[in-house]
Amino acid sequence: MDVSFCGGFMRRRATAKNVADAAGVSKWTVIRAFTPGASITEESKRRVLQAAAALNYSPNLLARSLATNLTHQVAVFVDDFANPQKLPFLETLTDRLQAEGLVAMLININNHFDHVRALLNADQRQVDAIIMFGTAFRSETLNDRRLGRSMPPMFVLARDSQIDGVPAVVCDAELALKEIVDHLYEKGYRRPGFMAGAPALSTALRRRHHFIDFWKQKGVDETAVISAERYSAQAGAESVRHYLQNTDAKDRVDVLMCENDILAIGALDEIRGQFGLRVPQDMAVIGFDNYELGGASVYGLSTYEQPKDEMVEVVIEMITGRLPPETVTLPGKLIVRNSA
Amino acid sequence: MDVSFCGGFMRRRATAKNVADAAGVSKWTVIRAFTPGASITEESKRRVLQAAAALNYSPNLLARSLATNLTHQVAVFVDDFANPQKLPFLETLTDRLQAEGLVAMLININNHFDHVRALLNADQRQVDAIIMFGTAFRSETLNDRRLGRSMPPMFVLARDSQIDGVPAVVCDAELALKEIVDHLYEKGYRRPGFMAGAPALSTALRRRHHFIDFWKQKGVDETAVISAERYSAQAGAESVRHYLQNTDAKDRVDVLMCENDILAIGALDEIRGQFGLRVPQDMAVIGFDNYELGGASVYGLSTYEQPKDEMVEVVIEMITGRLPPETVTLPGKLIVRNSA
DNA sequence: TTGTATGCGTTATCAC
DNA sequence: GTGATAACGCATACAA
Repeated sequence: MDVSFCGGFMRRRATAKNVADAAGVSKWTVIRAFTPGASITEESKRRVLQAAAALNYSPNLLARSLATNLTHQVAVFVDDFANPQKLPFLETLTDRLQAEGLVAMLININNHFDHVRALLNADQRQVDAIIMFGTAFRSETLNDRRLGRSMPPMFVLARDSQIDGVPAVVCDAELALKEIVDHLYEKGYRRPGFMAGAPALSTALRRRHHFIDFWKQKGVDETAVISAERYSAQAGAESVRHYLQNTDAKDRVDVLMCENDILAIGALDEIRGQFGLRVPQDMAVIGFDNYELGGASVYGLSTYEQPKDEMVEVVIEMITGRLPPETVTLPGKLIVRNSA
Repeated sequence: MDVSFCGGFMRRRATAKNVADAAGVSKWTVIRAFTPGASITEESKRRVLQAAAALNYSPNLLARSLATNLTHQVAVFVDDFANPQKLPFLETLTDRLQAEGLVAMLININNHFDHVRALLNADQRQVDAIIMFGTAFRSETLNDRRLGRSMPPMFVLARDSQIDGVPAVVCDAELALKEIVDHLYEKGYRRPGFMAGAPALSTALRRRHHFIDFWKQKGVDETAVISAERYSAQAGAESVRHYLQNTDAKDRVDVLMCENDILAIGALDEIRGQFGLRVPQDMAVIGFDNYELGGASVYGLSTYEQPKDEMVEVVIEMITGRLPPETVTLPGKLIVRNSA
């Protein structure tokens, strides 16, 4: 046996061959002892397991992957770490993946590591699937000549997919915005505003579109659109500050819908703290995501909650093949507090 | 060549053998074309690369790992997804890992998947290293009989390591608490309180210990300790509510140090919003972590910033072997705003 | 510089 | 039920 010592401990892991020698059987019998449902006598299995325990043997998953063409690894692409809402999603996602014997390779999509490089890398590492978690990517990306024709199955989570054959699992934006606008209308607001983050994102555009559209259906034709630089509290604050400084009080919106809670919290903070306005009396605010802090009493932020657990569940079911890979839209829940 | 069709596209990836056949060389020449610094003629390399591009060939990293005993995968253990501070750390960590050609396997440590299972799994997957990111684990864990004697190198990030041979990279707690106490003393506070989260964690204990200790050095012998159930704004709020309800105004602390910003934000919210007290006049508050929202104007939370980038850098250097695997303690930075 | 043989630790398939 | 042979795709060592 090839043994090198390092710090007094064996460095190499024991292999099936080692266990076989120790148990006095062939290595295939060892494999069988570790294969559920394989045909092997109780006696053999017992001896193998005992020898395995003594040698601290466990199958090398790398070698197994090479032989089976299955790595049980799923790449998870993330490109926006500013939104704290990513964290509970990641928690649920990793937990559910692990329950299925899968593991998440967390891949940071940024300027140094774009979608094409990430796809190439994930493909080279033979992942079983790729989850684009909240990251938008364009169809051109898939047509990049560096990419092979046989990418692993891809899924978009918490964002729309414009790509044919790449299913998405999303919160129903139309239903969400309908519920939000219905609620705001009922509360008596008539001069709506919308704070948008990244303008290029389909999900963002969709929310904005539905927001404006449902107000039109109520006979309110004009919706102010305010844009923020990024998805952060700072950006939300700056954005609303600019708006308030440049808009006469009589012309201002009476309710501001922010694309997510982080923007909303920044905006709320600025509206009350810096401009001394009352929320919701002078200007109401509503967000999206139900980020924990929004529920804190200083904020009391009204918002809309995405069905996180169900969304993750559906992606898992698709990855494991228990559900067909088709776009699924799930209903969320309006959370009414006192900001709107 | 073994080709199966699926949706009109080839399903199997091209192998070195395929490229070799196409280029009219042996597969070892193909390998050489993809091995930096290998001895190969320009002409051969050109032909191989051309054939490889035509076939969309790229080396199978799985097979490479099996042969080299290096997966370029690093397991990252996380057990607390409630602290949003994890996100910027994960962002930096994944970015730096990727820059080194490594990738992070994000592993969720929870009731269903404890440290032993996670270690076993990471080992079976042949990861090159394991980073315990903010997760405490006891030395008994390493002695679990299910674990082999040849675990991958382990590192603890952003938390103390009590384990011999497992280096930690941490923010200098002693220096941090000294700076904090010095600042608070200078501001005139004399009745300190400390809000603690999980009581079992060494990092937590250390912060508390130093806080109490430095006050003693200033001649302030009594530090009230308030404990929160979890690390969340809710828990921080509940904890301080309980304290305020059960403590006469004259007996209350004049400054409350919270173990992290999330607790501090919850506490701040409760102190001002529900009890109508002024911060910092009636009660000052200081946190730890410099979470973005703490800097928002409603909070103006004074806090202490961990040297995130440097900490991650040091872990990376240790993993890549450029730095010896020894515990490193780095200085952070006091951020003074107006809450204390 | 290039080709050959062998090994990495499994799994799949076939004889016994 | 068990052992043997081939294969997974690449890397290393050696020979030509």
